Amino acid sequence: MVEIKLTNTRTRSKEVFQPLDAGNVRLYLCGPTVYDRAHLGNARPVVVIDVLVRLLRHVYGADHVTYVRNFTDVDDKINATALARQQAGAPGTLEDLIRERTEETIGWYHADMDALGATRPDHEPRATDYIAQMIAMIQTLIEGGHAYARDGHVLFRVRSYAEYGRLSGRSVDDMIAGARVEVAPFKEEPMDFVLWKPSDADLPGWDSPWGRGRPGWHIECSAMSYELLGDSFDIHAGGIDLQFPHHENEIAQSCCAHPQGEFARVWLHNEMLQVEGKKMSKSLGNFFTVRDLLDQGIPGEVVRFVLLSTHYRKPMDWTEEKKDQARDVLWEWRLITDGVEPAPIPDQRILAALSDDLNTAEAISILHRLKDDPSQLLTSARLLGFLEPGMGQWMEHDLGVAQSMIVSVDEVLTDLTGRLAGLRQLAMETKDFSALDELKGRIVDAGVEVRMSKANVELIPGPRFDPARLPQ
RNA sequence: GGCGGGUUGGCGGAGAGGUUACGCAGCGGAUUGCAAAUCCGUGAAGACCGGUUCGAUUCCGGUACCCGCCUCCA
Repeated sequence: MVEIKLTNTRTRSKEVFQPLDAGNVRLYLCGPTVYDRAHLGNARPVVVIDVLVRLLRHVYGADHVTYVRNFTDVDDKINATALARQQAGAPGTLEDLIRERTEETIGWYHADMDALGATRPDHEPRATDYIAQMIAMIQTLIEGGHAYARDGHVLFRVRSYAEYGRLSGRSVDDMIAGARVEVAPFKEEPMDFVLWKPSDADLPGWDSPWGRGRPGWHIECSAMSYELLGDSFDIHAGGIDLQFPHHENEIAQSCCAHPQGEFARVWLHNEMLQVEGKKMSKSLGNFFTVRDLLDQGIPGEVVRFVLLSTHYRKPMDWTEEKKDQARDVLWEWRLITDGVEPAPIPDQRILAALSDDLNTAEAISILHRLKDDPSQLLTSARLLGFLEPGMGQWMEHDLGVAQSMIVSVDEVLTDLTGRLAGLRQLAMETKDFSALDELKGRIVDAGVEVRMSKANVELIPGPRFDPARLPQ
């Protein structure tokens, strides 16, 4: 069996991965809060973990991996949107409007992640379907002395969990010392965090022992991972920015509520995506969604390639140049492998690279070296989610456009071919090639490859063919 | 202030204590009227300062700069 190594943030070291149950490898990825389109940064963990899931399925068997990714569909940003719609006269209860908004966003999310070739998880639990389980978990925490109710709020008592801060390497005392946040009156300690908070009539709420309210952030992941994966599971993943407080709080909640379990054994955190060296954020104005890129005509497969061309634990810069290079590479690979029968098993070096802490950049470099063996290239590339049959529409589309244009402008192309041949004949005699070069240059500028062999002249539209730019 | 990550050739980006990363671009050659495409070949690196070592870009310590988290955020 292939030995997989992963960098475990919890231990800060690269470890050999040993599943609790090789018959059912279980992993959980923190999914989106569904209030808006996913931005490119949201896509990075999804694509990285997709590769991990493909690897695990390859190694342990397709049916021996359980992949869970949640939808957090209770959140104040969602509430704000719904409330605004209601005030604008939208019919239905606030709950209806929230459901509408989250349904819509989940649909977008699916479409966008599908476009990146990310396999859907086995389970996509929604927080609002697990309110009862969250309430039960909170009650357990109160009974165990790990949480307390005050003024309709329930708070986690950070001092009750000695390990608090271990994942992120912080101490409660240091954090309190460095904190300048105002302390809510209902908190025993500044670092205590909300498990449950009250909802007034303008906010969605559920009945609970502490009155009508809604869950705080963090508890949904603890409740849903417990329900679907048990009190101990293999891998928990997400962006490094979730390490604190989200994952720290998850650990505290889960380990205190289910002390018999160890919660997640391996923690994987991907580094941030940057744009022009800065974190992508709305305030910096360098924010864009996956859909923005797709709408610009950038194929999802190309976005995927760029995301995987940098190791997941390093910051990654999104640039136009990388995007163009990725497109060219994928175009070439698709041409090479067109109609080729895939090899039975992927190249072992690809497997080795991915098994070494998901070194997708190394794996891509090995793919380059497989160009002489298209069959092997195809199978190996598919382990990373490239060259999948369903992901090639962009190229078929581009080729199709080119083809149809060729048909529609067939006369023009034929004419151009003839003119080129004639001009060349003339040029060969007069030794004046300027007219020929000028015409050829304009055809090349339109994205057409000009092949002038001794025997004939061929015009072959390439990936950037633009018939509108053809000379008349 | 606390915690964490980064700094590799023109650009992107990996591994490995000593041997070619790889891709793009460049350069030389074959081919071509010239190109394109293809093929062959090739130069170029590891922020800075120390330490360990026979030998470090690779390990250790420090410095500088960049980025992130500590507040909603992948």
